[in-house]
Amino acid sequence: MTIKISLPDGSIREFPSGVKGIEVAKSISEGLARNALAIEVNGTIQDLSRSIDQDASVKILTWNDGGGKYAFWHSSAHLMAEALEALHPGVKFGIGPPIENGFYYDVDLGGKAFGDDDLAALEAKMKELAKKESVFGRREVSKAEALDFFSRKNDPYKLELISELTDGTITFYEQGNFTDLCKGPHIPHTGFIKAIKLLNVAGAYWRGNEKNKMLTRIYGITFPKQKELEGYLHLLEEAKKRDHRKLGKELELFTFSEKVGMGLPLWLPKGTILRERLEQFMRKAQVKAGYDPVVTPHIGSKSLYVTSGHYEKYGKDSFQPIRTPDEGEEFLLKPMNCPHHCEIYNSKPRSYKDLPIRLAEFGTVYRYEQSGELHGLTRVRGFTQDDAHIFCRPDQVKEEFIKVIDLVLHVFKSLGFENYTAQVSLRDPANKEKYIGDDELWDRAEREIQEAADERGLKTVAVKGEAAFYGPKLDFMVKDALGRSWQLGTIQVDYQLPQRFELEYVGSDNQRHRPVMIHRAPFGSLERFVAVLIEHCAGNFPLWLSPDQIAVLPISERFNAYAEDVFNTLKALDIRGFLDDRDEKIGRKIRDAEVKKIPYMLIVGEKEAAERKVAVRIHGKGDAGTMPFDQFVVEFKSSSAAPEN
RNA sequence: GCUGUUGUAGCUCAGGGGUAGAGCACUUCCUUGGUAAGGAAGAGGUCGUGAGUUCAAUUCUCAUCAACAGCUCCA
Repeated sequence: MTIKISLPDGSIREFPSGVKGIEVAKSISEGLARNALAIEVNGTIQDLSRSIDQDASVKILTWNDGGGKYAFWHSSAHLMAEALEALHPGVKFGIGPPIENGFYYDVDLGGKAFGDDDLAALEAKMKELAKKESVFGRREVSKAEALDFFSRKNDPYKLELISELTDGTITFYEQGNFTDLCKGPHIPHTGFIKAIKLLNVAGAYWRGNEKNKMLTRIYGITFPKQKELEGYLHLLEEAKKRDHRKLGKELELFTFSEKVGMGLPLWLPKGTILRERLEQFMRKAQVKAGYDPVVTPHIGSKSLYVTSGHYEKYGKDSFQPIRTPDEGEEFLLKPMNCPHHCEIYNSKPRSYKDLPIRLAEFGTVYRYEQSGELHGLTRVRGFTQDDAHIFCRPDQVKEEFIKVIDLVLHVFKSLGFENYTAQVSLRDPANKEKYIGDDELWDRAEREIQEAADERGLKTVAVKGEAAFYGPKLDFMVKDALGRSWQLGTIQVDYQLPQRFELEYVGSDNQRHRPVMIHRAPFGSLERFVAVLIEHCAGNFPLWLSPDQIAVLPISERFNAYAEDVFNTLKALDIRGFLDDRDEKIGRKIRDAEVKKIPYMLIVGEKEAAERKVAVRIHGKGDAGTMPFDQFVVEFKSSSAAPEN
């Protein structure tokens, strides 16, 4: 009996039924078979050693396919486990999956610490075992057999996993002396793994639950060639150079002080310029979009948050209330601006004709983030949201939501953010007690968000369990230099707070109605946005944002007077920069300005002073020639304007 | 918050039971130089903080604080 196998190029080949993946690969080419790691059969990735007994469309997976990499790293995790068991007999295994860059394995070392020396020894053992070219063998086992195997091995984690599996679907994989519960797929043998680097050790809760025991997680990455590993490590080094914490220090944008407190950023003068430019850009965009700026205090009565529900939800693990000395009244540092804005809405009766009302505020909020979560400017305890709350009629929700999407996209586009993910953050249906409000309104809000996103042709990813406790969100996620994902912009539909704050408007029917709230922050927080912006442009800010736009560099002290004249003219035109009149050679001044990533350098000497010219040098590009100073000013002014709103 | 690692000059880092070192930055002097580091001299640290062991601690031990990596969390 023969079966028809169709290949990615559209061709169809016939094979005897039961043909193995590797044989299909060989029939295409020897080279492909040599590099083949796994095979995709009708969309399912499986081992090359498995037989195919029906017509199928297949794709041979190599290192160049995501699926091939995953099988490779998955097998690498098994190799690491084998090495670990050889070095540390009795170790218990949790899970060991492939991840975006490499793999990890969670293990229980019985309380033994695992340090750098252990890591190096493990890596060496892996290299040794890889050379044995141990074949990854797949075996179907009964549940009883699986339970028996791991109870004899005394591995409670595997037993827990097996107990949740259905009999008849359980498989073991074996290579060398190591056997693991695993559904595969795996690469043919360990010999493919030529380059190995174990990266770090960290704690990780069993099954991601902080009530469970913490296991030791060992991260590693492997490659088929040593050169690829070197390339990857080089890439990591380069990414570290873009880290906003490093650049923030080098470019003197912000700092932290132990005395002030952890997670409380101090914005230095240059960082403040950057931040204020962004604020100004947003203010203009918002005025144009019909927002009314408001200002509210940094603290609010505890009862405000009891009403909003935030106190019940977050009160325990927040900064504790401030008490007034005489009356003993309790106030909280505001963790968000919405309750204040609700009370602004409530300050007078509203008519349906007034809606939507859009209240915007750069509101600084304080949240007691867990100490281990603090991270540069991306996760801090005091930060400023470019917050606004839109109060609208139910029939206006979608239109308003779409307008906000447009605003967010405009902001992202103006700043060159193209690699974002639009995430529809829904509630977790399995944990409804985490949320307030009834199902009907939740369903409605979730539907409205998805529809608005679809209407704007936004590609979205829906993620359950990511909603706020009062409503679903549309979040704009952006990755940092090291590949970690952060939420920037967010738009949320909320039916709950208007109820809790008893917000009302009088409709055309002369009846009282409840408005809907849309929470939104295009930047999210200025702090996090600046952090991601720094990493995005590696500190080479667009001209309109750059804290220093121009450095004026006289060739020698003899031309300081002319340089000062040039500098003062720029200053009078609101162009930011500095005059470097130090007693240094021009090469040195240029180098220092380049290191500081100053976009433009104006070099002035005898020739320039005589003709009122400037020699222009552009950061990262070099000498751009000499031109009349007045001409430079005109051209600079037009290229340094903030994006149109 | 949890697990692990780290903490030495403004920055980047070396060192090590007998009260500390480099490069850059900084100060002064010399130099007046045309597109990425001119030369010389000088100043600067109770080695994160607190306890313990020791004749002696920056070095060893413990605690604490902070940073880093990951986990958990993120209104």
